[in-house]
Amino acid sequence: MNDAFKALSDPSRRKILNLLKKNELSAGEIADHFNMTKPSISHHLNLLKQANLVDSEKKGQQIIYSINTSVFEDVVTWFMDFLTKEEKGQMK
Amino acid sequence: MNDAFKALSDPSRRKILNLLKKNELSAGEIADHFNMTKPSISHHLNLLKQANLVDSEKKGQQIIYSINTSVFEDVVTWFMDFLTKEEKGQMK
DNA sequence: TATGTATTTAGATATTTATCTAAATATCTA
DNA sequence: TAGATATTTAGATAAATATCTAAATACATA
Repeated sequence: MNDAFKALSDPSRRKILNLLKKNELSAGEIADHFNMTKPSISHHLNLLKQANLVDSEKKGQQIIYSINTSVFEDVVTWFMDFLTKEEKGQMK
Repeated sequence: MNDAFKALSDPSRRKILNLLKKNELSAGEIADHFNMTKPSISHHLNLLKQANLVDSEKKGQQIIYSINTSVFEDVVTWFMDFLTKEEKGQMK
């Protein structure tokens, strides 16, 4: 999950995830939303993939990226723990 | 919320949050759980505070740190959006 | 097969970040 | 008030990261 937290720390990568929330997109379509070279976007996509936050599938000469929810579930669980257990801890 | 995501990207800082989940602790007590100098811990605590992930209160010569849940709620909301809206997006 | 399009890989560079040591500040207490 | 304890601030350094340009790879099609 460390890779996921690291991947999530960059605003551009969170923007990519937000784009993919609506539709799956090719690498090029994603790049069109940024003021950044394609190699830079490719690098970000790679980190998101390493972190299992996105999946990719080759389709002809394009690579289609989509959200992978599995790690999101883990991360939400990690956070929920803070919202539910805090009170409990205080009554030691 | 960007500061929060950045703060959460470091394993030591996440460990600090986990420690505070159980009890509030002084800076020194937190440092005792790490193989790291106190100034380094102080730096991490500062980033957590900037991100509103922890609160601090001076108590004599100690500074007591505790979880601040407000931003956690925002972050969980951000994540939940991925888990609930993904299907919807596909039926464009 | 030659050319164009989509994407990634490689290598360089500038910025950010984590960490350290030394010094400063604040508070307590003898 | 002098000394001890808790914590932070300042400044330095090494490692990590984001970004770029140039080149490589993969696929489609004329």
